[in-house]
Amino acid sequence: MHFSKTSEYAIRVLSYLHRHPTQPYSVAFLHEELNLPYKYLTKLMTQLHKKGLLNSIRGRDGGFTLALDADKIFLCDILEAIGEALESNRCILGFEKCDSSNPCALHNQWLKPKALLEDMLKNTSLASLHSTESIKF
Amino acid sequence: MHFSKTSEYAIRVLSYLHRHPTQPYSVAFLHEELNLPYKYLTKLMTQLHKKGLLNSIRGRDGGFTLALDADKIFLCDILEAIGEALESNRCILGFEKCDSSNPCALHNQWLKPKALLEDMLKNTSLASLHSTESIKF
DNA sequence: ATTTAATACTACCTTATGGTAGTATTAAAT
DNA sequence: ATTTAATACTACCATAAGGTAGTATTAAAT
Ligand code: SF4
Ligand code: SF4
Repeated sequence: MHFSKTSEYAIRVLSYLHRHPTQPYSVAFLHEELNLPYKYLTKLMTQLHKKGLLNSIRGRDGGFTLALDADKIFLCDILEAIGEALESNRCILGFEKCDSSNPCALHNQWLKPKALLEDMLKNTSLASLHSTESIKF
Repeated sequence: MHFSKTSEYAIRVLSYLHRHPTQPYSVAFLHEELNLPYKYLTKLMTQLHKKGLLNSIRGRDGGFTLALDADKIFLCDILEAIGEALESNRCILGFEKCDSSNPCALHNQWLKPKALLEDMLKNTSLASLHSTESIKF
C-alpha cells in the first residue's frame, strides 16, 4: 500500500509551481529546489505537459507553468495524467470476475477505507494543498 | 495505490488453508485450486513457514497447515511476514524529515483514510475473512 | 531398499519502474 | 548571426518485483 515515486514527484512539483503560478520554472531549478532527479523530472514534466496539466515554454528563459487553475486540478487528475488512475472496480485480491451480490469479507472491510481514499483523491485540489502555507517543498 | 501481487497471493492461500485447518495441502494442489504460479507459490509458502505462519510437512503426503489460530492471524501479520509492513510514519510525499507540528495539507487529508486502512489491516483476521462462506477461492 | 511425492534451495529469466546519457530543437539575448 | 539556456526526443542502464528451471532433501508407502 503506497504511492509510486512518480506520483510523489508529480504532486510535489505541481504543488511547488502553484506557489508562483505565473512565473515559469525550469527543470534545472526545480531539480535543485525539490531535490528530484533532473532527467527523470524532465520526462515527467513533458508528460504532464502532454496531458494538459502544464504549459511549456521552450527556449531560453523558458520553463513550465500550471495550465489550469490550481483549484481545478485534483490529486486524481495528477494520478491519471501519469497513468496511475485508481481502478475502482478492481478486486483487491486480484480476481478477474466476482459475483458482487455475494462479496467476500475482505471486500466489505475494504469498502470504507477505499471510499475515504477516493474521496481524498477526488476532492483534494492543488490549491487546497497549499492552504496551510507550510514551507516544505 | 494497490496491494502487491505477493500480498494478494498470501491472503488468498492462507484464507484457503483456513477452510480445512487440520489437513495439509501441497503447493501443487493449491496451485491448481487457486490458479497461482506453482514455483512462485513454493517460494512464498517457504517464506511464510519461516516467519512462523505455516507448519510445513516435508516428504510424501506433506504440505502446509496454518501454524496459528485463524482468528489470531491478522492481515497486518501477513503483510509483515512478506516484508510489506505498513510504515505508518513514512511521509506520503517521500520526505525524510518533516516538522509534524506544521504538517502540509496533504498530510491532513491522508489522516483519515490511513487510519481506516490501518484499522482494516490490524483488525481483519483470517477467520473473519471467511465468515460469509463465499466460495471464491 | 526403492519408489514416490512432497518441501527446500540455488540460480537464473522477465517485466515494470525508476533513472541516466547524449543529442536535437527552440527561442531569447547579445 | 551567434551564443546561450531552455524543452523534447531517443536510447540505454539499474533496481526491484514477479516468475521459472533444475536439483537436493525429506519421509511415507510399498
Ligand atoms: S468481493 Fe472479494 S473476490 Fe469479489 S471483488 Fe471484492 S475482494 Fe474481490
Ligand atoms: S506533513 Fe506533509 S511533508 Fe510532512 S510527513 Fe506528512 S505528508 Fe509528508
